[in-house]
Amino acid sequence: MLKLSKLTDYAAVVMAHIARTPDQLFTASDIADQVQIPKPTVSKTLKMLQKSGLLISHRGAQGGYGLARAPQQISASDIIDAIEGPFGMTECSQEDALCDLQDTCGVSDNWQRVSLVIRQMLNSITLVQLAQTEPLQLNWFSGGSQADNTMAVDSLTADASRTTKQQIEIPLVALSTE
Amino acid sequence: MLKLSKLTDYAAVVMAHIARTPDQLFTASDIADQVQIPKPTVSKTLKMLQKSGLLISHRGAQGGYGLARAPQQISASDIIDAIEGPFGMTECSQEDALCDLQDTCGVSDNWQRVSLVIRQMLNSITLVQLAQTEPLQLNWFSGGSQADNTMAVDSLTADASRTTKQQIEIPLVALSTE
DNA sequence: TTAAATGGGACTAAAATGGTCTACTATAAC
DNA sequence: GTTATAGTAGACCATTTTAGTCCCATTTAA
Repeated sequence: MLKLSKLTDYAAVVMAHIARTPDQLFTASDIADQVQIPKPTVSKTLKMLQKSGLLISHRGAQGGYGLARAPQQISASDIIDAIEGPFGMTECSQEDALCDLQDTCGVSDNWQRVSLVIRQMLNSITLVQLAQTEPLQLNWFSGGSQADNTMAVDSLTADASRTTKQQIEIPLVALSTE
Repeated sequence: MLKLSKLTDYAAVVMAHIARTPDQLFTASDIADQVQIPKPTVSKTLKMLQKSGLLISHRGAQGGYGLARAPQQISASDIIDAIEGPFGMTECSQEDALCDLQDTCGVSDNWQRVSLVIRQMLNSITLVQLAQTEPLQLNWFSGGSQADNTMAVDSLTADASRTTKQQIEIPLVALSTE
């Protein structure tokens, strides 16, 4: 369902937690306590984030993890990539190799375009925004003048049968677990 | 990796194939031959698409599958939903239930916003567009006047440290398999 | 030297995924 | 009516992925 894995979800939570107090080191135990995720799992997540360069680590007593760069410089896609590896909507969205369906498929180029739009969007969302507790405002339009708590989405299609420039109201919704 | 499942990928290929000759019935075998996917798998995919109302079926001799409605009325997200079920970036993006991390998470609302933007985008892409062999033009701006083969992406962030309204060139890339 | 941390894996259990198959039902054509 | 054609339903299995845990080595401050 185009879903993020749980680990990625955790990673976002962890990163947001750290980002709210940058310039401070957190141990895996600290974070585990504070975000209520089992420590081994938090630890695993932190290691992955460190490996991909989003966090720096200090070993030994008084060690811990901290942001490797300013939270404005870290994007949602950075976090996703760190846990899930390179992004792509389909097998063929990755950049190399070839697919046996190449000749008969006929949709791959278009998936790639879609994929890139999504990537670009995720790329433009910073950790600062993710960490915000006030609702994130996504100004889809350049000169957006929407009310708070809403998001406007410019229709992608040039197809006349669909309304363009539609705006949708996005209410806050409750959290859920599987 | 925010990837579509293979079956969804197949579904898109199959739907696109049918959409190129609407008003015609295709048997599972026909399609399997033409798109080079094993018949049992094609069959399974077709059944799912039928169940969710995107295809109609006629049983018996001379039977087959056809589009349930005009290809302009079928969106990318319809196809994804048909195979993968309701969409959501995280567990909590679904609309019901509650998550134990609710208190400490602090990012869920924002993921939901992101998720909805993506959904909206997929919703605005029609089967007609997916089936096009000429490069799909995604006009991110309302008054888009980009050159062919490119896509412009309006940056989502209001964060001054990132350039807004950036445009990216998206080249055609080769297909790949895992 | 010791206690507090991370680093790097291995490991397992559970779930999802992809793919196939079989038996059944509907229908058109003869 | 019989027959061949085609969809329907769902079981089934192998493989992969995911989530989660654990162990032991290494680093470092006190």
